[in-house]
Amino acid sequence: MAVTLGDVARHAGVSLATASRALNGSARSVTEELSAKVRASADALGYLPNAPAQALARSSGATIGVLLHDVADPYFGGIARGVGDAAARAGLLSLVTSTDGDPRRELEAIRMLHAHRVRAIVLAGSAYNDVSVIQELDEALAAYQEQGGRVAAITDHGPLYDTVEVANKEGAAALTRALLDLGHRRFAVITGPERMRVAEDRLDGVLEALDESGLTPVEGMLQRTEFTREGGRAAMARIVDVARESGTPLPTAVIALSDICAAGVLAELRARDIAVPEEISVAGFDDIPLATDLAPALSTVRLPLARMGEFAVRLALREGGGRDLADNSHASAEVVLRDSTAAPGVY
Amino acid sequence: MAVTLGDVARHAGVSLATASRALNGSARSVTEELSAKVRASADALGYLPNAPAQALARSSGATIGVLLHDVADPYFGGIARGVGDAAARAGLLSLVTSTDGDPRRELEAIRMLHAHRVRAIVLAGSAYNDVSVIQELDEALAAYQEQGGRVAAITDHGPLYDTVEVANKEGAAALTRALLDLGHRRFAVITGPERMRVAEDRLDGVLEALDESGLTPVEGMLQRTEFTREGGRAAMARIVDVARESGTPLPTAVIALSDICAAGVLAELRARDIAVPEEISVAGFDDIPLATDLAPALSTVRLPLARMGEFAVRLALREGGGRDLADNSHASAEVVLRDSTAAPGVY
DNA sequence: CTGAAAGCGCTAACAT
DNA sequence: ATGTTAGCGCTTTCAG
Repeated sequence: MAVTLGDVARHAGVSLATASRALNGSARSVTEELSAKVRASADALGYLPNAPAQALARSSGATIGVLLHDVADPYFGGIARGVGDAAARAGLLSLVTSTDGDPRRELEAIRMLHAHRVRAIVLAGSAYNDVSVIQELDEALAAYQEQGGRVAAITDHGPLYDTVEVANKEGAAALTRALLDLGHRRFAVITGPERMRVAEDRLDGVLEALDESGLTPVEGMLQRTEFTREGGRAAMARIVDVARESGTPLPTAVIALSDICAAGVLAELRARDIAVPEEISVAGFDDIPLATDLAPALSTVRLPLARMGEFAVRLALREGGGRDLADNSHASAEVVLRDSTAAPGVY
Repeated sequence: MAVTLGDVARHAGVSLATASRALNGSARSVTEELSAKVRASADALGYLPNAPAQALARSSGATIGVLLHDVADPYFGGIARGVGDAAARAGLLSLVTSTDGDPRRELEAIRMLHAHRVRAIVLAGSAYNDVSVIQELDEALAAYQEQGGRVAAITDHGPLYDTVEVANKEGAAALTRALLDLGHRRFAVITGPERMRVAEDRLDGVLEALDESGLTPVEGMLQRTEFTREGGRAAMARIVDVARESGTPLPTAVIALSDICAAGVLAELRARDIAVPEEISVAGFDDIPLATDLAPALSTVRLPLARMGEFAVRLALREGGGRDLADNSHASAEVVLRDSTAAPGVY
């Protein structure tokens, strides 16, 4: 049915091997003359290589896999875009799997990607802090690597993988200091679930910066939740409720360690008629595309999402595979102050 | 290196064929006893099927491809998520390609997906109105279909494909009528590029509804631009400038036929200190996740993005492949009025 | 530089 | 019900 390399070879009057070399072979060992003839036959017949067959023969596919929580989430969407672009540049297609951060599904996804013999796997989700979970994932990835697979991680997933180091902690600390400089002293912070390393890293940055100024978040002013809009909303509600019940004054600044969460925070504050930034300053993290369009424009920490994805692919595809730590890419995090933050009490 | 089916068969003391049937075969023709033995051996050895080999042997891969403009765009991200979920449910992985709406790249992507022998291709981007472009794409897809590939389109891409029909026109008309009902009479509309069918469909809906009320947009009050934030911003700027230069009053309602555009519109209006909805009402289209968090909360038309992606996969994977028109899915569009729209002149 | 032939790992007739 | 065996389309030694 389909046109095969054999058809092309016959049409061009050359052997299968020559046709293969002319079209897809890496080694330059075909006369330009024959090569041209083959190429001509190829598109005269509308030849399209059979990728699975190539993958089988070379025992390495022309795809790269991406593991992430949710493509529809702007953070991951940005990364997926970068991975896809870099993959395309390398002539590869990208296989993306949304796991909702469920380790079981991640494990399953890794196995599938492995089965598909993807050239590399990009770990875009957060690493976990739960040892038993890590172990299973590491084992699956180790099996994959043993068979020649490359894996690159975005944010630290341990020393076994090439990693695009993201300045999560530093960024969070810088953001916190910016708020401190504005004069804030009463903070609330909303972070992700304890099991997510990224969330903990960011939190560490905040706490460290706070500590430098001799501050510690009061009981109830540190909330953990999923990195979702709804999670952020609920966390903000809890913060207000806790403050009111205990008769404590509201914090003057709340740091949500994800822009999506921050969107929820803003929504909750609006619903409660608490003015931002007049009564409470709000900051997020990631600088997703619409951060600047929120009400008010969200102060946040900018991460080069697409670039991170591209870096990861570059790391994974790099020749040799020598994994010197020095080769790890580094993604910077830049504080972007917009309208959702202001000095406390100026109004 | 890798554990193969042969290894499993040997370990279990059965033939290759039996092992194959026990593990991946569809036909129930293996004793439960042997089958169990094979499965035991399989995971004792850590067997993972070689997907490319399976694809080659069955001449059909375990992947489905998605063609879209940009995964990082919330509209497409939502669709990609739906496609990925539905694919996963069918045991497939999804290959996503961002083409930025460039026909050349789409063509290239189709060829690659075809080469990878994906089980189905989901056309998530808009169809084009340019015949010469359509033809090339249709040819590439026809070649793919001839070799057993299935294709499903989201929004109308012609009668050659299964399609998830999206109520773009109807939704746009309904939205317009809602604005009309609010009392608006001076409209501006920002749509996408002429070459995109989706943009034209939505525009048709608006114009039709306007026409029902005896209205037609004045010169300059109909702007075409890319469906991007920046495009929306620039278009809004032009609208204001045109109005001022010609001494015409500003429109009281502007309809941006994409939420992303609408975000840009809101930004421009804010920059010019034009109050929304007091001076101008603004509405978008799609209801992307953050639409409700814009300033002010954006009135729009809700599309079930993820569902659309799922439908497309279901259509494409459906047995038989009989493409009665009656089988096409239909995605409804629901008007959602939020704070960015109000009756004109009430302030 | 080119061709012949042996697989890559699996499925699917075709026997038995 | 299970085993044998011939491919699937391509890459890649190995000869020539």
